[in-house]
Amino acid sequence: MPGSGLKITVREVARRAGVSPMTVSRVVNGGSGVSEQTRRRVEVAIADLGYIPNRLASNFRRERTGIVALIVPDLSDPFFMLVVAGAEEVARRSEYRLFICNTRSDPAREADYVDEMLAGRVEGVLIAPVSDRTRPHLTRLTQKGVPFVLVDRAVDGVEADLVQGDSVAGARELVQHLVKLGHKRIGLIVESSEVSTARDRLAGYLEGLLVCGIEVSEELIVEATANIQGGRDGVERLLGLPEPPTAVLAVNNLVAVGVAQELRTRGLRVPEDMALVCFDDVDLASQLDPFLTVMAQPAETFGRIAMQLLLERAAGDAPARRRRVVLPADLIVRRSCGSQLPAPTAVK
Amino acid sequence: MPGSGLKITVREVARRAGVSPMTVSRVVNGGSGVSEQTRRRVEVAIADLGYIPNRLASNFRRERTGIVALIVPDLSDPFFMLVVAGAEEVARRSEYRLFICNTRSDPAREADYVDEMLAGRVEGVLIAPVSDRTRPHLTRLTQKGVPFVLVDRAVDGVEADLVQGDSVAGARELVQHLVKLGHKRIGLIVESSEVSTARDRLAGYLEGLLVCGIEVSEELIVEATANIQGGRDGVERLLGLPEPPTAVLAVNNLVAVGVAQELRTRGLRVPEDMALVCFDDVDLASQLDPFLTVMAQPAETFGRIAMQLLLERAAGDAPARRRRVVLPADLIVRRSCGSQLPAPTAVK
DNA sequence: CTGTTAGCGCTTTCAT
DNA sequence: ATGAAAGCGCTAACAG
Repeated sequence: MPGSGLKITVREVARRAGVSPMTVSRVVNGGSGVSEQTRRRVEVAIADLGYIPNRLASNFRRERTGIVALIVPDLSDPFFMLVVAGAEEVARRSEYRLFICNTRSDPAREADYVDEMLAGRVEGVLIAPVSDRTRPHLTRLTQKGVPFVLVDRAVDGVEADLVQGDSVAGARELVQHLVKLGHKRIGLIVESSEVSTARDRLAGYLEGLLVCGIEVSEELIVEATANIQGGRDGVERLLGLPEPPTAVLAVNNLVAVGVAQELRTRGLRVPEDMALVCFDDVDLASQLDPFLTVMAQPAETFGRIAMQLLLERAAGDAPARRRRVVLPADLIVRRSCGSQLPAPTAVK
Repeated sequence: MPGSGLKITVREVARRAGVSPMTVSRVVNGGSGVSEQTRRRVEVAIADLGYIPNRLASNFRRERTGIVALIVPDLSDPFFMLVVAGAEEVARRSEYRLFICNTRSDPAREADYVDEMLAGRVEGVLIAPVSDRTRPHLTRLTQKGVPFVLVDRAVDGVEADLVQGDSVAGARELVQHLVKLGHKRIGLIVESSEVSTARDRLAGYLEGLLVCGIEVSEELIVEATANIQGGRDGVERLLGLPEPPTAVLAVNNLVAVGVAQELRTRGLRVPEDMALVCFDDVDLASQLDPFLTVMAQPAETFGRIAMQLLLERAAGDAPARRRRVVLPADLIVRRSCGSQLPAPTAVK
């Protein structure tokens, strides 16, 4: 019976197999450079003793953990969930383990996680940063020589590999789509301009209006947190306007959910009373009922590509200069934009 | 400027501060037993050098990682996502890091993860097992003396702390609710009876029918995988019956989404043509549009309590005998069950 | 193909 | 309150 909780080390195994600890180590790590016969003996000893190599010792000795960190602002957001899935798949294929860190959009928590990963000697960090305030944390990574790749969001003043969506084009297209449906007053709910996607989507929104020859109304652009509550707050402010918009572009899926919720609470219908579109799909919801018109980003691909770039860097075979991958987003037209409705009227 | 990538160890810091490595170690680990003055000197040295303690070495030496694993079958399932959130919160408060493992309901992957965690010397494992086939993996944990707690699902023949929902009562109530709405032919889509929740929900379903004086029709009970595809397959089989059900009870949220999808594809309406209820909410979807009638389980609480039990075990101050926590589920009536509709008619 | 030697960075233990 | 010595389990580096 295997050693129930007892500490079996290479030495025990070596003694039992009648070889040196080094040979045991070799067998454990692939077994190359060991004769078929010896290897078998060692393997038997390992099985007999129920030996499990102490990865703590191994990691320590080799200064290699085989762990990469994935830091995201919100794990409960289906978008980031997909990023995780993609990244995990690639990491796994390369025999890396993924340490997932959920910052909940809290810069302090993010800082903690970065420090923990630094202390834990992870071999690389894939990060969807909270905002530009993430910069100092990234600087620490650079100082310690830990490679990192940004995903979804850029950070002002940080030169690093980056995988992101084309937010400018995406927002522009959403606006154009709404205008085509007859909307002239289009509200935008964005998060803080400290977040690159918010900046880009605002830029795309403005571009879209410009292209369509519609004048910008400052009051239609409201800033809120990028979550459900933010959506509720944002649309509340828009509805409080003397002349509310007839359509809302939400900076992301969670905000859109909040908007829908608040409108429902007030007895307003989407899209009849207010059209609604956003970035990023809410996959389960959309599969249950294809309702939200969205600019869908290939989140899983974000994760896959970003992890690939990261592992290349970790392996040391990546070009010195930063790489930037911009993936196009796809407009998925469903009901919330009111595509099959007649021209909109103002919210009464 | 901090040592850019260079290796700073306790020794360097000690030299710079004019103390012994031991003192540095003491300062790093809470600083008790060190005079205020020396501590300050050491802290300055640490800051000057940009010293980051090598947790690899520390872990190795103390034989303590401060890491617990959380193994779940499906991270993209909102239910498990909430379990993760709850567990993470508690782990964090106790200064433990959480290593999240997504098995994707693949027993092989689950086995891999268990082995990895064993090798990585995690201090405990919180696991929502794939099925009864998980038993050998759990046995390995026991052999190595690694404490674990089961969450959401029991494993046949495994005695361990367990936090789960009251699936029997939940399913019974769902059936009773449907019967009250006039349904007599109620389909059940469950997963393999190797999963404890599936067994329990089937039992509850049968109990519900019994209580309501409705005879069981074997053909209304179909087995499918517990995901979206399973829902589609399951309802397809139910619709192929000579006399299809008028309502479906899905074993979980993902299955319900699949059912809804398949029905839509076929031009059937929920709840008019087919009522639909399930276990576990799909929070974002429900927030976007409160449609699905569900038996909601307090998933986050599952995670919190389970992690508490686990940390107690890891700390060694838990009773020898196993603890079993059963949390009640809540019926949330929304539209998919057809509560506000007249009595149902068979799907034509 | 196999073994020997040495030491990773930290902390436990025992002095002082 | 501080330090000296020793060693955790493993694996580079080098012999043989």
